Amino acid sequence: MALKHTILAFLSRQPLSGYEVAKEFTEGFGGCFWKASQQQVYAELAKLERQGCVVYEAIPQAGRLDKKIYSITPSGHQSLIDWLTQPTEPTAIREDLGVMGLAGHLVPNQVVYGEIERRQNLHRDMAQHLKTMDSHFAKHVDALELKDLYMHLIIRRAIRYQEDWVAWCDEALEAIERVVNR
Amino acid sequence: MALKHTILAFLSRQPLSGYEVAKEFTEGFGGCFWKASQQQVYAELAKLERQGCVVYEAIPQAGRLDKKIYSITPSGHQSLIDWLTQPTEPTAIREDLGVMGLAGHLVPNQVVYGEIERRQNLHRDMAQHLKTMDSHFAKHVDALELKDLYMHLIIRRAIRYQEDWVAWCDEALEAIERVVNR
DNA sequence: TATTCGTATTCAATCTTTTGAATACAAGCA
DNA sequence: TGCTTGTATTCAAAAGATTGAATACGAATA
Repeated sequence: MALKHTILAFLSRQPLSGYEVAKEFTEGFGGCFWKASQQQVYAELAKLERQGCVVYEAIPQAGRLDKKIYSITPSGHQSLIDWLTQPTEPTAIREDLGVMGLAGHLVPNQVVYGEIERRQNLHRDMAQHLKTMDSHFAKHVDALELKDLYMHLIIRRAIRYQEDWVAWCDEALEAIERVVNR
Repeated sequence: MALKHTILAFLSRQPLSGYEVAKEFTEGFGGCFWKASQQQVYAELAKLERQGCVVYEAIPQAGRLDKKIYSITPSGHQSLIDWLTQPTEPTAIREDLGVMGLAGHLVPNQVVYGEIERRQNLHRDMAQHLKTMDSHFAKHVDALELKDLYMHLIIRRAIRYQEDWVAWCDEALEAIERVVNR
């Protein structure tokens, strides 16, 4: 249920169009910890508007639908603060690869091994991409103000997550090799 | 979409009732990598039955609804193998705490700090619980057959995940302290 | 004896997310 | 000129997940 509050958090920084909010998830910082499609963002913004958490200014576009620039309202701001004050729940893990743990022996071990190798490369790339995003903050960590430190820490969380995957893949690949060459 | 295949994977090991499958998620091994409510499990089993992936034997219960013991069919088995042969996609991260990265400065830093401490304890407990689950395998890792090694590796994935959270919390708490006491 | 816990299944409503599509123009490229 | 890319919004259907409840009995506990 953090979609609502993630969007509010974006709008608490600056007014944005639906298109721009959606881009935050797919290209920007939001993707570090939440995922949402463009349609989801537009639907959520409309809902937020009905709830009085945001308002928009319609900018007429030549020959097409108005562009809507959304801003957070005091009520939306309060809703965000209330939410931030509540305890969070750890996200439930849902990981497709886990099925291998139960049934991996039903396919040749090369399939399992190859899949782990493939995943390792994906996670390595994602870690690299996140590090690039973080480089601006990472350069002068000790001089960051709290606002930027929080940002940095969340990107760090995402980097660690990806790097931990990479390390686990190493561990798993080695273990499988040892058993297969036994 | 792994719910279907996780259930098939359980049934590939032994026939189970809906109740028992649900318990695998809440108490057993399934919870390491997937989450499903009891209602979801019952609904999915009914769907799987309609698809011909499982069959059940109804065991009459004194005065109440029949107990249904589900078994995997050859078609369900094939569907599981087909799925295992496909590449997996890394699960999208969806983490409530991430909103703190965007808007944590809107609440007192003690709120952020306290929440990270709270989460650290939760993840520490979860890591401990998983280690207990794994202890049986961990004792003789080098003697495990492939089937059990896969199981062990997936539990290890979950342990690492929780431990990485604990470590990140340390990192974050320290960094916040440094900034606050500056 | 009353209450709670564990076993066991089902239904209904709602919320969240995904998938797929339609519309439309400006700008850059081939 | 035709094609793709980026900007920008909206609708609709389906799938997946959550929340809340009802039913029912045996066994253990208080």
